[in-house]
Amino acid sequence: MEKVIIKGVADFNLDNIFDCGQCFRWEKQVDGSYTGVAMGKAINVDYNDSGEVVIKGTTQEDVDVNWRTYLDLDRDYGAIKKFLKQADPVIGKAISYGGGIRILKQEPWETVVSFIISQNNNIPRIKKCINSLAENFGTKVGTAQKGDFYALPGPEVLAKLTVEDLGVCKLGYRAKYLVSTAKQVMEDGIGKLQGLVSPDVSKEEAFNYVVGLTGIGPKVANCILLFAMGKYDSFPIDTWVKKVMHELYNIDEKDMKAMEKFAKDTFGEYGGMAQQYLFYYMKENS
DNA sequence: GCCCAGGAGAAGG
DNA sequence: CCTTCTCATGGG
Repeated sequence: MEKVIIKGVADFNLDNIFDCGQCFRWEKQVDGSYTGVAMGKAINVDYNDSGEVVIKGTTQEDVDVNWRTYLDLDRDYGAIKKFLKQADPVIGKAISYGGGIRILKQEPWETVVSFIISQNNNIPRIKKCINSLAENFGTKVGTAQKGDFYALPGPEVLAKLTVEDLGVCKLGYRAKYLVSTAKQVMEDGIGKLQGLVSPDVSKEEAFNYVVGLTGIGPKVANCILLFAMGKYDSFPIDTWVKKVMHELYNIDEKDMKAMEKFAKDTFGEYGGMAQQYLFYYMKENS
C-alpha cells in the first residue's frame, strides 16, 4: 500500500483533530495514528516529530486532490491563533490546549447525517450510530484485519429506506429526520447541497437551505457550515459552548443572542476556529 | 429511579 | 415573538 509523506506541517495534532468532536469516523490505532473513512476511501494518517504527515493507503494524486484539502493543510493556523489571542486575552489557554486542531473539510452529506444524529446525544453513541448506518446500509471501501470499512450511505439510499429499516441502527427519533432529509435532498438534487461549499455562496444562503431540512436547527446548521461548507465564521452553540461562554466570558447561559454577538464581534471571520478551541477545551476539562 | 448527551419540532402562551 | 414539553437510546 502506497505511503505519501507531506513535509513541513505545523500546528497539527492528531488527537486534537480527530477527538475534538468535529468528526466521528476516525479510530486511534495502537501506534497513535488514526484510521478512518472519508471521501469514499479508507486511509491511515500519522504525524511525527519532524513535522511530517504520513498517509497510508493513498496515492500522491489523491493527496493533492483530496487529503490536503480535507486536512486543511494549506491554511496558516499559526496566524489564526495569533489573531484570536490578540482579539481575546481569555482564549489563550484553550488554544494552548488544542493548538493542533485543524477544521476538517468534510463531505456535505456525511456532515448532514452525522450532525442530525448528534442532537441530544453523546459522542460515543453518535459514533456507534454512524458506524452502524455505514455497516448496514453503506458500501465497502476497504478491508483490514479488524474488519471491513464502509462509507456512509448517500441520500439516494436513505431516501428509499423506512424508519423501520433503520431500527437496527438505534437512531431513536432521529431516524425519521434522516429519511425525510434524504428525500428532500434528492428532490432538490444533491448538487444543491454540494454547491453550498462554493465560496460564492454566502453563509446566510447556505444556512437558510440546510436549516430548512428536517431535523436541522440552528446549531446543527452551523456545524454543517463550519465542518463541510468552509464558512469559518460559523459559531455553533451547544451545551458545552453555553457553559464555556458563561464560565469564561460571564454571558448568561440562555442568552444565545448575546453569545452570537460576542463571537461575531470578538472572533470575526475565525469564529469557527475559536468555537472549536473553546469547545474542545471545555469538554476535555470538565 | 434520576439526569445528561455537540437539539429540534410542536404546542401553548 | 417567547417558553415549555416531548422525542429514543444508552451511560453514569
